[in-house]
Amino acid sequence: MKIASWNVNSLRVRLPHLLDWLKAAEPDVVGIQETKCVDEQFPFAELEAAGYFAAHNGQKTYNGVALLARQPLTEVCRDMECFADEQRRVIAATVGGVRVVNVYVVNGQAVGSEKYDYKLRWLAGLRQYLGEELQKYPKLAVTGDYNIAPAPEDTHDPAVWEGGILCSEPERAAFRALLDLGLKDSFRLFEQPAASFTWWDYRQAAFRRNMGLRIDHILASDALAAACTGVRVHLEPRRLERPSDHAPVVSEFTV
DNA sequence: ATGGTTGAAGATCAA
Repeated sequence: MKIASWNVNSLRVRLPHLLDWLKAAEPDVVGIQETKCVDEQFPFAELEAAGYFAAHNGQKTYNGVALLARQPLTEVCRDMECFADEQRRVIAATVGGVRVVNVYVVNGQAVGSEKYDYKLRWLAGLRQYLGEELQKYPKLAVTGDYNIAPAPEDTHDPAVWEGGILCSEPERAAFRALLDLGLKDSFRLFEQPAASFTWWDYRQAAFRRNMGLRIDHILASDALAAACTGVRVHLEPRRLERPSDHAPVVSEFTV
Protein backbone atom coordinates (compact mmCIF):
# COMPACT_ATOMS: atom_id res chain seq x y z
CA MET A 1 0.00 0.00 0.00
CA LYS A 2 1.37 3.39 -1.05
CA ILE A 3 0.29 6.18 1.31
CA ALA A 4 0.92 9.78 0.24
CA SER A 5 0.64 13.28 1.66
CA TRP A 6 0.35 16.47 -0.40
CA ASN A 7 -0.51 20.07 0.41
CA VAL A 8 -2.00 21.16 -2.92
CA ASN A 9 -2.63 24.85 -2.00
CA SER A 10 -6.13 25.04 -3.54
CA LEU A 11 -7.56 21.85 -4.97
CA ARG A 12 -9.54 23.65 -7.66
CA VAL A 13 -6.37 25.25 -9.05
CA ARG A 14 -4.29 22.10 -8.66
CA LEU A 15 -6.76 19.43 -9.83
CA PRO A 16 -5.01 18.91 -13.21
CA HIS A 17 -1.66 18.39 -11.43
CA LEU A 18 -3.29 16.04 -8.94
CA LEU A 19 -4.99 13.92 -11.62
CA ASP A 20 -1.77 13.66 -13.65
CA TRP A 21 0.20 12.73 -10.54
CA LEU A 22 -2.34 10.10 -9.41
CA LYS A 23 -2.01 8.43 -12.79
CA ALA A 24 1.80 8.50 -12.71
CA ALA A 25 2.41 7.62 -9.05
CA GLU A 26 -0.56 5.30 -8.44
CA PRO A 27 -0.85 5.91 -4.68
CA ASP A 28 -3.43 3.82 -2.81
CA VAL A 29 -4.21 6.51 -0.23
CA VAL A 30 -3.60 10.26 -0.40
CA GLY A 31 -3.99 12.81 2.39
CA ILE A 32 -4.56 16.23 0.85
CA GLN A 33 -4.22 19.53 2.69
CA GLU A 34 -5.36 23.09 1.92
CA THR A 35 -8.19 22.19 -0.43
CA LYS A 36 -9.50 25.74 0.28
CA CYS A 37 -13.01 24.83 -0.82
CA VAL A 38 -16.35 23.81 0.59
CA ASP A 39 -17.72 20.29 0.12
CA GLU A 40 -20.04 21.46 -2.70
CA GLN A 41 -16.98 22.52 -4.74
CA PHE A 42 -15.01 19.32 -4.13
CA PRO A 43 -14.29 17.41 -7.38
CA PHE A 44 -15.79 14.06 -6.33
CA ALA A 45 -16.79 13.14 -9.91
CA GLU A 46 -13.35 13.80 -11.44
CA LEU A 47 -11.64 11.81 -8.70
CA GLU A 48 -14.09 8.92 -9.00
CA ALA A 49 -13.40 8.84 -12.75
CA ALA A 50 -9.69 8.60 -11.86
CA GLY A 51 -10.44 5.58 -9.67
CA TYR A 52 -10.55 7.16 -6.21
CA PHE A 53 -13.08 7.26 -3.42
CA ALA A 54 -12.89 10.53 -1.48
CA ALA A 55 -13.91 12.09 1.80
CA HIS A 56 -13.60 15.83 2.43
CA ASN A 57 -13.66 18.14 5.43
CA GLY A 58 -14.06 21.45 3.63
CA GLN A 59 -13.91 25.13 4.53
CA LYS A 60 -14.32 28.27 2.49
CA THR A 61 -11.05 30.03 1.52
CA TYR A 62 -8.75 28.47 4.13
CA ASN A 63 -7.65 25.03 5.32
CA GLY A 64 -9.71 22.02 4.18
CA VAL A 65 -8.45 18.42 4.16
CA ALA A 66 -9.38 15.32 2.18
CA LEU A 67 -8.58 11.63 1.94
CA LEU A 68 -8.51 9.77 -1.38
CA ALA A 69 -8.31 5.99 -1.66
CA ARG A 70 -8.64 3.28 -4.27
CA GLN A 71 -10.56 1.18 -1.72
CA PRO A 72 -13.65 2.44 0.13
CA LEU A 73 -13.10 4.79 3.09
CA THR A 74 -14.95 3.71 6.24
CA GLU A 75 -15.36 5.11 9.77
CA VAL A 76 -14.76 8.65 8.48
CA CYS A 77 -14.21 11.24 11.24
CA ARG A 78 -13.83 14.99 10.77
CA ASP A 79 -13.17 16.19 14.31
CA MET A 80 -10.77 15.63 17.17
CA GLU A 81 -13.35 15.13 19.91
CA CYS A 82 -10.85 16.24 22.56
CA PHE A 83 -10.15 19.59 20.81
CA ALA A 84 -12.99 21.77 19.60
CA ASP A 85 -11.89 23.72 16.49
CA GLU A 86 -13.82 25.68 13.89
CA GLN A 87 -10.98 25.32 11.38
CA ARG A 88 -11.19 22.25 9.18
CA ARG A 89 -7.78 20.62 9.68
CA VAL A 90 -8.41 16.91 10.35
CA ILE A 91 -9.97 13.99 8.52
CA ALA A 92 -9.57 10.32 9.40
CA ALA A 93 -10.76 7.09 7.82
CA THR A 94 -10.04 3.38 7.69
CA VAL A 95 -8.76 1.94 4.39
CA GLY A 96 -7.88 -1.70 3.84
CA GLY A 97 -7.32 -2.33 7.54
CA VAL A 98 -5.14 0.75 8.06
CA ARG A 99 -6.33 3.80 10.00
CA VAL A 100 -5.24 7.00 8.25
CA VAL A 101 -5.39 10.39 9.96
CA ASN A 102 -4.68 13.36 7.69
CA VAL A 103 -3.83 16.71 9.28
CA TYR A 104 -3.13 20.28 8.27
CA VAL A 105 -1.26 21.61 11.29
CA VAL A 106 -1.56 25.32 12.13
CA ASN A 107 1.22 27.39 10.51
CA GLY A 108 1.73 29.66 13.53
CA GLN A 109 2.94 32.75 11.61
CA ALA A 110 5.62 33.89 14.10
CA VAL A 111 7.06 32.61 17.38
CA GLY A 112 5.22 34.24 20.27
CA SER A 113 2.19 35.31 18.23
CA GLU A 114 -1.42 34.47 19.03
CA LYS A 115 -1.40 32.01 16.11
CA TYR A 116 1.72 30.38 17.51
CA ASP A 117 -0.05 29.78 20.83
CA TYR A 118 -2.97 28.30 18.90
CA LYS A 119 -0.51 26.04 17.04
CA LEU A 120 0.95 24.67 20.28
CA ARG A 121 -2.53 24.15 21.80
CA TRP A 122 -3.64 22.46 18.59
CA LEU A 123 -0.63 20.12 18.63
CA ALA A 124 -1.37 19.19 22.26
CA GLY A 125 -4.92 18.31 21.17
CA LEU A 126 -3.53 16.28 18.26
CA ARG A 127 -1.30 14.33 20.65
CA GLN A 128 -4.25 13.35 22.81
CA TYR A 129 -6.35 12.48 19.76
CA LEU A 130 -3.63 10.29 18.20
CA GLY A 131 -3.10 8.52 21.53
CA GLU A 132 -6.77 7.58 21.51
CA GLU A 133 -6.61 6.48 17.86
CA LEU A 134 -3.57 4.27 18.57
CA GLN A 135 -5.51 2.48 21.30
CA LYS A 136 -8.23 1.65 18.78
CA TYR A 137 -6.12 1.11 15.66
CA PRO A 138 -2.65 -0.44 15.99
CA LYS A 139 -1.96 0.10 12.27
CA LEU A 140 -2.05 3.90 12.06
CA ALA A 141 -0.61 6.33 9.51
CA VAL A 142 -0.67 10.09 10.08
CA THR A 143 -0.21 12.06 6.87
CA GLY A 144 0.06 15.79 6.87
CA ASP A 145 1.53 19.22 6.49
CA TYR A 146 2.90 19.49 10.04
CA ASN A 147 4.42 22.94 9.53
CA ILE A 148 7.38 21.68 11.58
CA ALA A 149 10.90 20.89 10.36
CA PRO A 150 11.91 18.28 12.96
CA ALA A 151 15.69 18.88 12.91
CA PRO A 152 18.29 21.32 11.56
CA GLU A 153 19.04 18.99 8.62
CA ASP A 154 15.40 19.41 7.56
CA THR A 155 16.16 23.04 6.62
CA HIS A 156 18.27 24.36 3.75
CA ASP A 157 20.05 26.77 6.10
CA PRO A 158 19.85 26.30 9.87
CA ALA A 159 21.43 29.73 10.37
CA VAL A 160 18.33 31.26 8.80
CA TRP A 161 15.67 29.02 10.32
CA GLU A 162 16.74 27.71 13.75
CA GLY A 163 14.55 29.12 16.52
CA GLY A 164 12.09 30.74 14.11
CA ILE A 165 8.61 29.64 13.09
CA LEU A 166 8.45 26.03 11.82
CA CYS A 167 11.79 25.35 13.57
CA SER A 168 11.40 26.53 17.18
CA GLU A 169 12.15 24.23 20.09
CA PRO A 170 8.53 24.16 21.43
CA GLU A 171 7.25 23.11 17.99
CA ARG A 172 9.92 20.41 17.72
CA ALA A 173 9.12 19.23 21.24
CA ALA A 174 5.46 18.92 20.22
CA PHE A 175 6.53 16.86 17.19
CA ARG A 176 8.69 14.58 19.36
CA ALA A 177 5.74 14.19 21.74
CA LEU A 178 3.77 12.70 18.82
CA LEU A 179 6.61 10.25 18.12
CA ASP A 180 6.71 9.34 21.83
CA LEU A 181 3.19 7.92 21.46
CA GLY A 182 4.70 5.11 19.39
CA LEU A 183 4.97 6.69 15.95
CA LYS A 184 7.90 6.86 13.55
CA ASP A 185 8.80 9.59 11.05
CA SER A 186 8.73 7.12 8.15
CA PHE A 187 11.08 9.24 6.00
CA ARG A 188 13.89 8.76 8.51
CA LEU A 189 13.54 4.97 8.61
CA PHE A 190 15.71 5.01 5.49
CA GLU A 191 18.90 6.59 4.25
CA GLN A 192 17.88 9.71 2.34
CA PRO A 193 19.61 12.22 0.06
CA ALA A 194 21.06 15.27 1.84
CA ALA A 195 18.91 18.41 1.54
CA SER A 196 15.61 16.54 1.12
CA PHE A 197 12.72 18.98 1.41
CA THR A 198 8.95 19.08 0.80
CA TRP A 199 8.21 22.82 0.75
CA TRP A 200 9.87 25.76 -1.00
CA ASP A 201 8.68 29.35 -0.79
CA TYR A 202 7.28 30.77 -4.04
CA ARG A 203 9.60 33.75 -3.65
CA GLN A 204 13.30 34.18 -4.48
CA ALA A 205 13.35 31.18 -6.87
CA ALA A 206 13.56 29.05 -3.74
CA PHE A 207 12.78 25.76 -5.49
CA ARG A 208 15.41 26.22 -8.20
CA ARG A 209 17.95 26.95 -5.46
CA ASN A 210 16.58 24.10 -3.27
CA MET A 211 15.96 26.54 -0.42
CA GLY A 212 13.36 24.35 1.25
CA LEU A 213 12.15 22.76 4.44
CA ARG A 214 10.95 19.24 5.20
CA ILE A 215 7.62 19.95 6.91
CA ASP A 216 5.33 17.35 5.31
CA HIS A 217 5.49 13.98 7.02
CA ILE A 218 3.97 10.52 7.15
CA LEU A 219 4.12 9.11 10.65
CA ALA A 220 3.56 5.37 11.08
CA SER A 221 2.71 3.41 14.20
CA ASP A 222 5.33 0.86 15.20
CA ALA A 223 3.18 -1.96 13.81
CA LEU A 224 2.87 -0.19 10.46
CA ALA A 225 6.46 1.14 10.41
CA ALA A 226 7.68 -2.46 10.57
CA ALA A 227 6.01 -2.95 7.17
CA CYS A 228 7.47 0.21 5.58
CA THR A 229 9.73 -0.49 2.60
CA GLY A 230 10.56 3.02 1.39
CA VAL A 231 9.74 6.72 1.47
CA ARG A 232 10.37 9.32 -1.22
CA VAL A 233 9.59 12.95 -2.01
CA HIS A 234 8.16 13.36 -5.54
CA LEU A 235 9.75 16.52 -6.93
CA GLU A 236 8.15 16.32 -10.39
CA PRO A 237 4.87 18.17 -9.56
CA ARG A 238 6.84 21.05 -7.99
CA ARG A 239 8.60 21.62 -11.33
CA LEU A 240 5.37 22.24 -13.26
CA GLU A 241 3.89 25.60 -14.26
CA ARG A 242 1.85 27.14 -11.43
CA PRO A 243 2.77 24.44 -8.93
CA SER A 244 1.77 23.98 -5.32
CA ASP A 245 4.53 25.25 -3.05
CA HIS A 246 4.65 21.70 -1.55
CA ALA A 247 5.73 18.41 -3.14
CA PRO A 248 4.03 15.08 -2.38
CA VAL A 249 5.63 12.51 -0.08
CA VAL A 250 4.96 8.80 -0.58
CA SER A 251 5.53 5.94 1.89
CA GLU A 252 5.22 2.33 0.74
CA PHE A 253 4.09 -0.49 3.03
CA THR A 254 3.74 -4.26 2.60
CA VAL A 255 0.17 -4.27 3.87
C1' DA B 1 15.62 47.66 -0.19
C1' DT B 2 11.96 45.29 6.01
C1' DG B 3 11.74 43.62 -0.22
C1' DG B 4 9.79 38.79 -2.85
C1' DT B 5 4.88 35.09 -4.66
C1' DT B 6 0.56 32.67 -4.73
C1' DG B 7 -4.55 31.85 -3.79
C1' DA B 8 -9.12 33.46 -2.54
C1' DA B 9 -11.61 37.02 -1.73
C1' DG B 10 -12.86 41.32 -3.01
C1' DA B 11 -9.86 46.22 -2.75
C1' DT B 12 -6.51 42.38 2.20
C1' DC B 13 -5.18 38.27 4.64
C1' DA B 14 -2.80 33.84 5.20
C1' DA B 15 0.87 31.16 4.05
